[in-house]
Amino acid sequence: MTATEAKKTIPVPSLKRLNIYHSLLNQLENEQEYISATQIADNLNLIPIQVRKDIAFTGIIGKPKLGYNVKKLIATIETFLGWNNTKNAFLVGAGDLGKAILKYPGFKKLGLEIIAAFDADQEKIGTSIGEIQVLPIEKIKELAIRMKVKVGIITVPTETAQGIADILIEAGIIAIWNFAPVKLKLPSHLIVQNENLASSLAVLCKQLNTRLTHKN
Amino acid sequence: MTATEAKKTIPVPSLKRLNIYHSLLNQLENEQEYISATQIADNLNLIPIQVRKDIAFTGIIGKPKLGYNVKKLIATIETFLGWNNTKNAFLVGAGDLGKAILKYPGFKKLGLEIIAAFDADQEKIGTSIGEIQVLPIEKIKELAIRMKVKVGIITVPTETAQGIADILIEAGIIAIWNFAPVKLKLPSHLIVQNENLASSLAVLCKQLNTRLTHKN
DNA sequence: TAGATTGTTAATCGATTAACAATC
DNA sequence: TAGATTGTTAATCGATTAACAATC
Repeated sequence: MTATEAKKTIPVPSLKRLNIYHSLLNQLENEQEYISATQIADNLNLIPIQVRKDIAFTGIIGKPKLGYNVKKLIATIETFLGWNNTKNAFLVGAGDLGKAILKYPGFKKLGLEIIAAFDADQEKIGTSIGEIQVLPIEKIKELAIRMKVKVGIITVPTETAQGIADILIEAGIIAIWNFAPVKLKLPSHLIVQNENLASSLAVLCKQLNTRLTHKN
Repeated sequence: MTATEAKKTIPVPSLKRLNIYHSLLNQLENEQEYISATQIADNLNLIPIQVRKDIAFTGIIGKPKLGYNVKKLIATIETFLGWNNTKNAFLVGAGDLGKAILKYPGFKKLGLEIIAAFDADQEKIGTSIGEIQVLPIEKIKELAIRMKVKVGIITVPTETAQGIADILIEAGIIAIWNFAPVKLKLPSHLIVQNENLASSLAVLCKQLNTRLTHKN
């Protein structure tokens, strides 16, 4: 790569794999000092070359014959993915899915700290989930601006998702993690990650159906 | 495509989009008789040609100038994705995430009927979530075989996921929808769909970080 | 040193996008 | 008919995989 050439942006699949390598490395951290791309690949049913390519994006330099220093690789991935730089998030929709996300301990390590939850249901408002309070929707804007929150997680029913997205945008949020199975209409500068479980299930069902119907 | 040429299998992204088209069509079903690829694309921020290509995989024949008959397209997608052919499923892990999935009303329409839930926690065993009973893990094998269950949903903590997968395989399950952030070791004939929320979050965080750090 | 492993450039593969004839 | 839209073949783009020199 020359100085004039723009650094190629990492493909999304590579980002996802880097996260997977990270969890594997955490398990192995105390067992070995170095790890090779081949070892990582064997563990995850991937091919070494793909692992090497992915890791190359982080900029770490490996040692021929040895591989990568495990602790250093962990730290490099964390920096590369931006996990040091904690970002505050609001979660909207304190139903079962919202609760599951709030209680999941792993996200804090990934640089995301959910600092408040919101719901429209009067019965839920005022309760706590773990250490997080459930507040009324009306407070989103004021609090998001005051606390400089940049990430919103949408776990409300499909019908209300767009309305909530609009509120979050007004409140200055720039990234949305959306669990409602709708394509949100958002200004182009917004960052969105859609989690459409129905779509994933569709893939599973189709594959299963193909298996059951056709030869095999 | 000639008779000797194998029918190309549909790409996974196309499958996911077909599911998205399906939800859009459901909303429009009573408003219009025909819909064009252009209209679908406009609604979903896609391009018409991609919509046409995806729809072509289902085998439906559209009418030039008019587009596709909405009701017929809905039915065609459902048949193509195998939603008519209901498959029984077991869910293992009745925590918040498991509950969220059990209560989600949409999956039945997608050809998946969760008929029982299992958990290791004595306190949960015997309770009901919606209309579904929570049973002890030990019953999985016997019941799966008796009820010819083919799909297993794993919503247990990461550490126990592989063990549960092993039990499900022994019980004759052939498709696993896995929400634990681990790569399960499975025989090659198993169909798996991994739902790794941490990986998705990693993508979101990286994009946000890039936005915040660099120009823009 | 010999050999394993990295890093990088090139080839392949598959999905997306473009082009255009066929059709109502 | 004229024009919009489908269906299909070709071109492009980007991710994956292969090849191989550089390195410890």
